[in-house]
Amino acid sequence: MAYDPMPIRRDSVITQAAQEICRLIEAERLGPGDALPTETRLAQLLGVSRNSVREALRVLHGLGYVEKAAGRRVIVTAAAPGGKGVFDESVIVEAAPIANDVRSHIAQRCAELAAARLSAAELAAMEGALGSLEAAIARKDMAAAKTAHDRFHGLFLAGARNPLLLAMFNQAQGARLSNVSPRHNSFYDPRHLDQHRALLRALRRRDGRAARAVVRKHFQSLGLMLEVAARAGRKPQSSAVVPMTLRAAR
Amino acid sequence: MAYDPMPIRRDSVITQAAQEICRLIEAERLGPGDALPTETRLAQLLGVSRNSVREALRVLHGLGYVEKAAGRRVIVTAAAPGGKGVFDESVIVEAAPIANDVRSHIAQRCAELAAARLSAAELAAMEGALGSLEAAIARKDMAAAKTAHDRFHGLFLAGARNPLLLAMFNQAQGARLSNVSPRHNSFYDPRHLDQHRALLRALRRRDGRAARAVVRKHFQSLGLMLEVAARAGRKPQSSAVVPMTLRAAR
DNA sequence: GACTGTAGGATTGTTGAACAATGGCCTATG
DNA sequence: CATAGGCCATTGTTCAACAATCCTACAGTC
Repeated sequence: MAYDPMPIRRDSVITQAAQEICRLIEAERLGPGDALPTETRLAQLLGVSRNSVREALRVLHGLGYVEKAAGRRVIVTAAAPGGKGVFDESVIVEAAPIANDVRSHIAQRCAELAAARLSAAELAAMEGALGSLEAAIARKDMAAAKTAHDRFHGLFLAGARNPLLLAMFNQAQGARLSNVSPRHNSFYDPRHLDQHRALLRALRRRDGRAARAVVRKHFQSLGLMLEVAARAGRKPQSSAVVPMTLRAAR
Repeated sequence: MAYDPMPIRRDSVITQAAQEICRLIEAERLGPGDALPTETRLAQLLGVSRNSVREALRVLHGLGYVEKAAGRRVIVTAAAPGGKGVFDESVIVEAAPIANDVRSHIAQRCAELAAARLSAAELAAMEGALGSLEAAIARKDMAAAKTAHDRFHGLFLAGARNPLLLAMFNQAQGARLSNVSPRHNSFYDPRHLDQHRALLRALRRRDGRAARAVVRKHFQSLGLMLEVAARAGRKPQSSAVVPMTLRAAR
């Protein structure tokens, strides 16, 4: 069978509904304090089930666009995200350097906290993750490298024992509303690996200042790579998205 | 009827389920790459419907803790947020200064972008919001002041035309997973109001640098207030939460 | 007249079951 | 051995019903 020449990546109903509700907010000029249509009405408008509307609203709630309370209509808390599709490429490129700064800031604080709080077992686990990362790189197993890398980072951030910081970091990590997920795939950069090792050493010494410094440097070099990529005009992997259109009420 | 001496603030089923799943991740020592139990199984374990589990998973997805894909099990992406209940007070207090820095950073960038991109109509709307804010303060109408204040901030951030920055800002604004929502209620601080006016002036002049400077100062003073509050030991409003316990499989 | 409590409607919260869509694995087939 | 197809597990989506909650209006009481 011939390959589908245009493998349309259809966003899930919920994602589309969330974007559509954003557009509705903007189209109706709804601002902070204004109420959205009822869930039932939204379901009719978007032509999806009420459960899907609810999940979409939960996404928007997580993003901080709306406020929910039992028995009351859903309230808009922040201005609607602009007219150009909620999450298109230019938006991501523009936010990337800021996101990097934000991640750096949070990670630095996590470094201080983790230096004081990581248990011996967790440090050992990080050591192990670093080992598998090296091994994976040696045999050029990208998938394993990514897993090991994620595990190391996860242990590090979790070591701060602050889920709020973790959530903020994750949020800045990428737009999870949409299907595009820019991955820099920089696991095999040797400097990168050295920095990880330096971080682990500092954490073992319980030296928060040193750990913080390592993290700062790490994100500086990441930011540099980001700039280079942006200058080269290389865009993150794109996905063709089929827009959902508003349907008339039934 | 006598007042209920202990007005228990019961978190929604979904919120509890989300927390419970976090605890499960930690208890089972699940790390990046590991799969969660199936939705049906989770529903059995937590004693809630599968729809509720799905909404909970969507929250966790929004927070960046798990990854979802049709047909495949839900995958853990980040380490589980620590053992001390997912969102307790100390966590929030600890993250507050960082969150303030993060907000400041993002808002500064938004200031530059908004200075270039705000339309005359939007500037006029901001002017209007500022006017109603003053009026509300004058007649000490807290609710109206909050609405006007939110509207001003919303218009400002939306003026940057970058929903990603907006989402990151909102995320850092507070923990929306839990019911606690620290409000600083500093609308009526005169310095605060002056800063808002200065910001609007800078935006009108399309002076990105000046707008940025105003925003930086604004968040500096906010951070100071935060420190004072923390030193005074004043905690954000707390809510008694009834924990949900894991139930045996049926 | 001001306050209070109560009834009612509107809206969100939660559930259960059913079916569709997707992905992965295994097997038959060339 | 490669591969095409079929099965099964799992997530995606819908529907309909009922519970819980909030707001408002109205009546009653002091």
